[in-house]
Amino acid sequence: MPRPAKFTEDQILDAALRLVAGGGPGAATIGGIAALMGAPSGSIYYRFKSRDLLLARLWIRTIKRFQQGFIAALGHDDLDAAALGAALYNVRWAREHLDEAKVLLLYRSEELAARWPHELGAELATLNADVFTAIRDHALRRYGEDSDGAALRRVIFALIDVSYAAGRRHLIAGEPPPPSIDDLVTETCRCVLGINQAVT
Amino acid sequence: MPRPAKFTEDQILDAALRLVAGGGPGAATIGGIAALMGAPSGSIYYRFKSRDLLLARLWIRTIKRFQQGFIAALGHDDLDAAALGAALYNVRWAREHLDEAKVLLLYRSEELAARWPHELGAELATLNADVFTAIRDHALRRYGEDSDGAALRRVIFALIDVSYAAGRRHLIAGEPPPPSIDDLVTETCRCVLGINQAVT
DNA sequence: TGAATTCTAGAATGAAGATTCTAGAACGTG
DNA sequence: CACGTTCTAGAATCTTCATTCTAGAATTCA
Repeated sequence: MPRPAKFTEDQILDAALRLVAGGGPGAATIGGIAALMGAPSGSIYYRFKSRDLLLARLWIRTIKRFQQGFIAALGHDDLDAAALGAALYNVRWAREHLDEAKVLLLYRSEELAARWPHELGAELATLNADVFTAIRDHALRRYGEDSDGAALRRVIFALIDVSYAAGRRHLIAGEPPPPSIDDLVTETCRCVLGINQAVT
Repeated sequence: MPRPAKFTEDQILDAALRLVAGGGPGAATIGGIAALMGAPSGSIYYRFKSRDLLLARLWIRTIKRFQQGFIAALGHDDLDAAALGAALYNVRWAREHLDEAKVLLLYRSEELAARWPHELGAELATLNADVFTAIRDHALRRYGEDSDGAALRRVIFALIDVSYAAGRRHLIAGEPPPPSIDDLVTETCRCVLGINQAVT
């Protein structure tokens, strides 16, 4: 019944993604997005109420795409394999999704959308809930009750921060993280989580 | 002979620092800086030719303040003490200079100044030269000739990226990095660089 | 084919900020 | 105290974008 869309929501987000990855959030102007697609600016507004909303949706889409694999990796039965798998998943994902990784690693939600749209507040709040739960469960299984939070901090550091740190400078340089950082991440995780060499 | 300045360069940079630390580069508008100091915007332009130049100078001032101690720490005679000292210096510096650490860790030079002023190009290029040299020397002393660069990457990871990763999420939260991350950083450095427990 | 609905086109409008410009004030010196 | 210099004051100007608005085109269905 409806006339088919010439510029879909995902196409617009893809264009915004390229601009953000290339020149930061500031580069993703409505005019810039439209120009990249060969569309008039009005068409962008037909899909997105505002620029903030558009960028917020880009953020959400990107995070969700990333999270799926991470949670899956962390769900491995073997505790150590789960940890190492999750940490390495981060590295591989960044390598295979350069632009999206740039958005996620080089900026933060507040930088993308100046004022996070009210209507997405709830979504933002729960965005990391599943990942957080998965990590907390992992910490619990690994260290038991964690009175002061140090154990949780340690797991977050090993599973997220370390791979983040290892990849960042390469993403800034615009190149995929080199293979050598897989070793660094693996070694670091083993060390921080006390995993011995026997584990795959 | 000259009339004494009411608004000095450093005072202006301090105001800009607070704004950037509080709300990102975008918050440091000329008007905002002026308002924070109770100065008219024209006075800002008397000191700085443009906003980009102002923010670029803030970046340079911040980096230089940070680098001094880092290079000093890395200069320790004992190789292992130098490495651990440098890594921990990062953490301590961030803890004691929250606002400046936010600027350095949460943003990048390109984000601060949209177009890095031409006149500062050379300065930007050599800004990290000393630190880079110090790190490369350290890598050389520790691992000898490094044909494929993996050794250098390893040292950069241990001395910079790891402490960066450990502190970042706390700076985002606006709180000083907790004491527990000193342990994480130390452990990680020891592991990545193959330093055994005997070292202080 | 005609009506209803969904989209695309772009020009017009507005707001936020950077930058410029002209006066005039404040200081140390001779 | 008068002068030359260095600064401060802010109003006025210019740009860059986001956002709005009005027409008009494209499709599907009856």
